[in-house]
Amino acid sequence: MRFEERSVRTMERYVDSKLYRIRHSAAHVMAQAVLEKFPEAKIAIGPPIEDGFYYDFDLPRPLTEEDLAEIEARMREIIREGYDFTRREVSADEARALFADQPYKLELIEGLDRGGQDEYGEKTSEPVVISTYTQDTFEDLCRGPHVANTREINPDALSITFKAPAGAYWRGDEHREMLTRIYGTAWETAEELEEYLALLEEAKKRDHRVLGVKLDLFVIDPLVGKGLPLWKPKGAILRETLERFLRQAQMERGYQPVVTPHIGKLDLYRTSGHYPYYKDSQYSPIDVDGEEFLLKPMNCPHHIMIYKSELHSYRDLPIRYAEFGTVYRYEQSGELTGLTRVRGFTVDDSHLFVTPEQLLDEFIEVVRLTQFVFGSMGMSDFRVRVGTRDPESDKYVGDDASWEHATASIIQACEQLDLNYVVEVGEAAFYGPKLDFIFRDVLKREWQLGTVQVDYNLPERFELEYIGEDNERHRPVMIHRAPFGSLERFIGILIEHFNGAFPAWLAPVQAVLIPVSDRHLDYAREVAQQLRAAGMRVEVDDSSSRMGAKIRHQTQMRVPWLLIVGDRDIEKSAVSVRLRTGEDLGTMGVKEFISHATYLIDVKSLALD
RNA sequence: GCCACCCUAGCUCAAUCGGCAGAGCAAACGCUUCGUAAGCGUUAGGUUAUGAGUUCAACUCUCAUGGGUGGCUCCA
Repeated sequence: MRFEERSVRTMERYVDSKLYRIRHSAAHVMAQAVLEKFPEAKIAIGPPIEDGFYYDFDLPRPLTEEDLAEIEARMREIIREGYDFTRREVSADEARALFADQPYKLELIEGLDRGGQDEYGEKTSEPVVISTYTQDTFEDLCRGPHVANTREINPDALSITFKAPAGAYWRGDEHREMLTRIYGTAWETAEELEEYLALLEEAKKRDHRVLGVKLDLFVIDPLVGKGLPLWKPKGAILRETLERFLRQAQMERGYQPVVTPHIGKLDLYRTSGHYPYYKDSQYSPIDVDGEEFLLKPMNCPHHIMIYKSELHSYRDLPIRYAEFGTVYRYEQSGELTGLTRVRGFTVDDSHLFVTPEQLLDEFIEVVRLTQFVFGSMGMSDFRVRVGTRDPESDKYVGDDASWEHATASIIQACEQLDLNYVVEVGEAAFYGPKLDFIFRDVLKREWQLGTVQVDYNLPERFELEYIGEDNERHRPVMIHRAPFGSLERFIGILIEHFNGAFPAWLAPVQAVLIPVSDRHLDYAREVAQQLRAAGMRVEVDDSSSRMGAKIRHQTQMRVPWLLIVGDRDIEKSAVSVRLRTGEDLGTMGVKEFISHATYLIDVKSLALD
């Protein structure tokens, strides 16, 4: 079952669940405690969320840890005192009077009263009843639902100190006030809370930024620049292995490699529309002999110029140009994170030029390739999103008809592929709608990896053509696609997905030879040479530590196969095989091990035995 | 970019109230030569992120800059 299906189902149950009411009620109790401590505070909204709840406040000063502890203690008191939650419906005017000194609530009331907006500022078609919930001295504008009494919240299964207070814009708008968001988590039992906190701790250890350093995969050095990762040898091998894998898959599917430079004239991007539509995410132009150049933010214009360099017949199509193209985008400093959000990254890019008749089939093939890529890694925890244009925004190029066409094709393909997709307005690329594969990292943040986009607009802007069967000129349609999305982000997610324990075909070091004592080193080196000759990535641990320490170290480095060699093994031209899981496969002849290991590598097995 | 917090040896972290900067791991060297998750010893390693300021005295207090973390906004 896909992540998507699971989450939709659990979300449906969630709003009706007791846990949801507990968390919603805990948010109200928190607001009461905060208002008691800061009577001048302004309150915004406080909904339940996955794993907890939050409430946004406009506070007179920043919060300290002591403040949070105090608020949390007061919450427990309120809970134990046992107040009923009582609901009442009020008219808009009554509500305005009740919340006269709460500007954010007044704004919400306006939305409710005017209609078309619910409590959270979301659009709604339902007529809205204004209601409030009261516990003890605190009355909040709220549609509920809540528990009947504060005693239903377990004071020992509650925490608001587990996460630092955070900034959040009022109504998610960066031009509005910056509020202070306090996150809380609440469960039915203390055990569940403990389990949850333990899980968070575990997740931190899986963080690709932590593992990336530990496993020597990459570094990010401020002197080079933030958001500009440097790949160390082991990370580079992982990267190259992934590239080789996809190149092979693409070759089998009729893709052709192309190679293009990292900069291009500003006029190229004026033609494509990247400039000005994509201007905010680009670096300033570079002056070269009086002409302006841009670091490329996308590969499409370069690939388009290759298409345009000759006249194409319908017989040539589909044309599929592929390149691991490195692009540079300006990202605001606060949103850079490890490998998942960087300023220079490599897209496993391809642009397909197809006839309108070929579009659907090609699109489906591309989605299948993407599914194949994820399947090869055992990655199934993703959701599929159709990103469409926001008709009210002006950051898109092209006319309505081509957008409708493109969107319809994507939906049709999804239906035909029986994909469990969700349509999200405003998530399109500036030149066309897209189908995205979205994963979550260990901290549950969502990241778009694979993407497939349909584009009628760039062919128009560049006046692309092919000669049809009728000997007339026709306009091709473009598909932009990247199964990985970007190597950087993909590897970041991959590290967390495998907790650093990559399947053998991806592991930077596939086997390490561990001599029982130094006098077995020569044999170890000899065996290592044989494994290398068979195409394996092998190291010999000739450090000065003892065997036990080497086993421990190499296990922590997640090397798939530890090959221990001593007198007994030399005698039989063998190795003693131990897996990084701790499992002992016993003694195997060197040749036997090679055929065993290379087989598992060849078939890209996820298992080691 | 915005709000908050953080920055001490390569890594993880100590250092009472403002009073001589310390440990483990890693590294180098030496001893040990060992059969499935840490053998022993020695040495080296620091302008406490950077720059100003307050003070008799700053890792500690203030300000600025850089970098990081958690959110928000924005995105592959």
